[in-house]
Amino acid sequence: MKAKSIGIREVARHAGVSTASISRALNAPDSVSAELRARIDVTIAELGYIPDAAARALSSRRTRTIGAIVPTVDNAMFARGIEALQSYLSLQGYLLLLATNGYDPEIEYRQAQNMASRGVDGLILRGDVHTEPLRRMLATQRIPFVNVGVYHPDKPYACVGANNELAAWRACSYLIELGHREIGMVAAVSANNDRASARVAGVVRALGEHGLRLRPEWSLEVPYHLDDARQAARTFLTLPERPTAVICGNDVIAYGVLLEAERRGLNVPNDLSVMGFDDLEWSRHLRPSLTTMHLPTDEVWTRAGQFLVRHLAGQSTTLHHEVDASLVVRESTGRPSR
Amino acid sequence: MKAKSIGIREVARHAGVSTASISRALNAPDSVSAELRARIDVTIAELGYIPDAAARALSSRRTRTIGAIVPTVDNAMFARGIEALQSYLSLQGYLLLLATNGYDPEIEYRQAQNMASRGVDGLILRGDVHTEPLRRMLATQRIPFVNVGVYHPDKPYACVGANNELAAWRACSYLIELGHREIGMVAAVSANNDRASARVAGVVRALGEHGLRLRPEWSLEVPYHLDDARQAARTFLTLPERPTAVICGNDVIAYGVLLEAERRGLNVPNDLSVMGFDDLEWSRHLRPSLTTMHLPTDEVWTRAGQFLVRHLAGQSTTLHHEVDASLVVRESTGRPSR
DNA sequence: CGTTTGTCTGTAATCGGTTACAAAATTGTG
DNA sequence: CACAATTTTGTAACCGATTACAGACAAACG
Repeated sequence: MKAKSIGIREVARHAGVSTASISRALNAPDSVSAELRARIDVTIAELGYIPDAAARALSSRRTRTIGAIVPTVDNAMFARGIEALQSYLSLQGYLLLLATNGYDPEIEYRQAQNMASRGVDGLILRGDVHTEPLRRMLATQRIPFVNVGVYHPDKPYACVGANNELAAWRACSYLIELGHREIGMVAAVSANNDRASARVAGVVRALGEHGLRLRPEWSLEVPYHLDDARQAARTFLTLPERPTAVICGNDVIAYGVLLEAERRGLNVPNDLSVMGFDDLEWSRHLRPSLTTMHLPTDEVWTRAGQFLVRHLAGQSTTLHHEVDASLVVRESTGRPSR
Repeated sequence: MKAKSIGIREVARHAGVSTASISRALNAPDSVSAELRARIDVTIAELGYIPDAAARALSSRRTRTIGAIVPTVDNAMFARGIEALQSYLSLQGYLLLLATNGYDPEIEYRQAQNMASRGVDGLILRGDVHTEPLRRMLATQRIPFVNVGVYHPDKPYACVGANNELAAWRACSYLIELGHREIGMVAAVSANNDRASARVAGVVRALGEHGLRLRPEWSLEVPYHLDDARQAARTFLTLPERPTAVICGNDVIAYGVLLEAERRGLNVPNDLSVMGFDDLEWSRHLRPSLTTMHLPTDEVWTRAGQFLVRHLAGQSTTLHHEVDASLVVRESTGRPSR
């Protein structure tokens, strides 16, 4: 208990300089003479001095910490994104404070409060900010933030992501071009998930432009799990009337549909075209390989980090960054046989 | 710039009490009269006061933050683990500081320093601590830590995980029981990865106990990616002499082997038995479904968090916690046809 | 009623850095 | 060489909480 870990004052005493010099040698090495800097470095190494970030944060009002609140990490897209973000931040000398909200805006708010309390320099949020209190808090605390995975150039806050509505529109348009008229959709759960609902909206719009509509019985929502997706696909594929193509809210769902289709002896794409979303690593390895919309996840999250880092460094940035979702045509889609 | 965000003194003034009372109302509500507490709560809500964690950390020497350093998040096992850990910590009022090291012990050390500087109350590390400086630093800074994913009851520091050597031994023994004599292994990259190397060791031991050995040409190492796994499987399966069974370092590799085997027209399990490791979500959905060693990832990581939380609360804990890896027999393994 | 005991509240030192400002050392100039 | 300009270093106030200690007050006791 009496260990009395060494602080900047001890280092200063040992090196025979002032605390200010130590601080400067650490934070702005150029502002200190080479000789002094060398002496200080040696002393620091000798004593194994590690500066206290809390004290530093308290007086400098900066933590070099970025917070991220995502729905879950147990989702290949978010896992990749977090990985990319973390690597980038680490390179820039920032540390990542991670929290999840399980798609619950209330929890998101609490997590954000917690992060604000921790003095994060910036915050990364999935999708659009939901609760009004969160928005207010962010404003009064003056915490810069980015919404990831959405693109709303008209909104006054930063975002980086693809236009999911447009991407889904493109995906659906492609199916229509192929000749499909009977198109179903197995979406991800859209409650509190703008990405999921935007994809549905895009599909509905594309259908509408061709005088088609999304039949209620061909429109489902399922959680991000293979089991659920298969379950849904099962009920879906046993309907008296089946669509000739189905758009899935993500690749996991698409895989579920693929598995069930095969199980019922349906040939994909001859009997049923299946379209995914996200282009996960294994999607091109499936048989049939999955036609899907590719999203540059790494880029999105790195950009988000970059925006904050640059913003914090006082550099100029663009508030809205759009990334392209690209259609990757593989084996799981084709012309309808009927 | 002149915003002057409100601190505990403003709250105290508004509520007409002292700062000490505010602090107490926040940290030990019972030590303050109900009437006072109510008044303070109202004032806090009115002003939207958020305590400054840095100041709090500085004076109390605690941050209620736990750090975790893992090789990568972009790996289903770690993603799950981090998810479980984060949920648990959040429930306990802790926040998770996350960093990755890309399997590099040097980076791990730097990340740990960074976390120590941030004053994490505890640290979670993947596998055994590698560099000596890290060990020393942890000791001098008195930072409690847990090694996750390994089980070494003889070591003086905390760990929670499965005995990977034993698990691999069991997996290999099962194949031998089935009648296999020619067994190959496609392991994960074992450099700086005790889990990967322990699995190889277990296989070698099981083989040795039956007078068998791991032929060098049947022993490969590949990164955690489907492409690499397939590439390795390709060279592996085109050898003049093929093993009758192959143990894979993880399910991703096993999937790669499965895909390549099918591509070459090999029937699994008749021509080749394939055994995975980890039991990922989709492993039971593959065709043939994958025989694998199931690891209770959620439990491992939650336990690790629990250990730290309890330890920090001064409660008693067990230093070493072993979880069981269980063999899940599915369709990808069978008796050798030869 | 005066003490004692116990509960609740307030004062102010403290945690370990940063940084404004002052002082000292160095360099440059006429 | 004296003096100004510039660079380097030092002093000490400050960031916003916590908490040891003391003081105020009420209830209980002899």
